[in-house]
Amino acid sequence: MSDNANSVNMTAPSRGYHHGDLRAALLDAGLDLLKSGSAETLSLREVARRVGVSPTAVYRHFPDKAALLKELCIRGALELAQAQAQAMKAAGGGRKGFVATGAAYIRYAVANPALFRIMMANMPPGGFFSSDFSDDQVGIKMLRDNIISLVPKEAGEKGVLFGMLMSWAQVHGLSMLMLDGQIPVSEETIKAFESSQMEFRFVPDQPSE
Amino acid sequence: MSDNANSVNMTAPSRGYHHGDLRAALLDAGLDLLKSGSAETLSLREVARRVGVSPTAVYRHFPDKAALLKELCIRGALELAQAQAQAMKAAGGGRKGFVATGAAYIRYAVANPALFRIMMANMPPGGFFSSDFSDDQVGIKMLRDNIISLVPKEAGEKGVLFGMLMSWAQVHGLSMLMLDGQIPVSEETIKAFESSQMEFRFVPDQPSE
DNA sequence: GCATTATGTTTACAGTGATAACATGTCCGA
DNA sequence: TCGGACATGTTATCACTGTAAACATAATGC
Repeated sequence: MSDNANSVNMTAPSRGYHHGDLRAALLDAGLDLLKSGSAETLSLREVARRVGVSPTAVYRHFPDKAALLKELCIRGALELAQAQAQAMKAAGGGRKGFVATGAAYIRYAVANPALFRIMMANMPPGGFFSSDFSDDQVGIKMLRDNIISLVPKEAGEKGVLFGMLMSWAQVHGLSMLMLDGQIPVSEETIKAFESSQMEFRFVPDQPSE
Repeated sequence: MSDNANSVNMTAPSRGYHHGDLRAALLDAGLDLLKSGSAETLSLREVARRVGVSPTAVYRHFPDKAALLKELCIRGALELAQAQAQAMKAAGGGRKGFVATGAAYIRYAVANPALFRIMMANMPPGGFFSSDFSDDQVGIKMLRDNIISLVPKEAGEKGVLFGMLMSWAQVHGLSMLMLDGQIPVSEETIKAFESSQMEFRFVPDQPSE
């Protein structure tokens, strides 16, 4: 993640070549295409075409398609984390705020289906939990902090991890089922989720009834 | 697996021009490839190749690739439902059995990653909830019955639907996160889920805490 | 027996990701 | 200022994909 940001950031404008800053332009075009519905069928050539450059020019900036997608999914992760943080703040923090971050997750997914898919399929090894990146860890860090503050202390680290897992899986599952058309995409459902009470009781070894 | 005695020989197709039951053979080959790891990159040509037939022969039995995939995902759905039913029985029914069907869902997903993906991405419009098919509705029906028996009666139909949604999303989310490498695929995690207590209290409008 | 139909093959086309060879623009040092 | 060195973009090409059209062969029905 050396340099990216928008093309505005380039501190050395003289470095502009044929295309000013093709790398950023490609990423923008890619994001655009992903947001414009164009589902999993995003192609390198399409991106290049949109920027107005030859197909193989892409390879001067990305070793392969996966590398481009990886950068895109990092951008998406950041955007998602921002949306979640905003939802948290808007809800006034606390348990309510936490649930709001979950709803924001779902809303982001259904609002950006293609990008969300790419994000999940192309996250680097270890995924969100990895510590290779710093910036896109924001979402996970937020989740962790929330769980810590909501889970009973006796649960310990294991309980925290379990809580993170289950709550993430909950919203992720809802998101994916909606994206895949298995359940209807409805704001009503999201609201129902939001207003329902989520409990994280860590009872790993209870015979349960 | 109806294989006629004459093993298809491409170089001397004096006898093997007409394959006994190509449609079934194609489906079997497709399932095989999907189970053999060959991820989302399953191609029509690969399937045809494996059966020993020309690429376009497929189009005598399926209008296009999506049609083939759709059939495969129906098969997968049946298999998954069987696994769940078996888990239910093995656990002795009840709440424990219900949770066992969830664990079976996850285990099936991680055991058949490619097929599971195809299943979710290619389910017919409306998905599992649709009533177009009868057989592959088994899984959903099982889920529904379980939820009905576990959810308080005051919850009503809405509560049942909500319970189905949330519990399905829970296991589906865990499955997908594992498949996408976002969380480690570990039997330990599945067991933790299995032994944790799942509660379905319907509190859609409670101010929470 | 022969025409019809079902099934499989060959050929072909547009699209994809990717590599290699080539062309051009920009920068840096003499 | 000049001239290489390097960064960037292009063209040509390959192997692969899904799919359509035309053709070939086997099974079936009159």
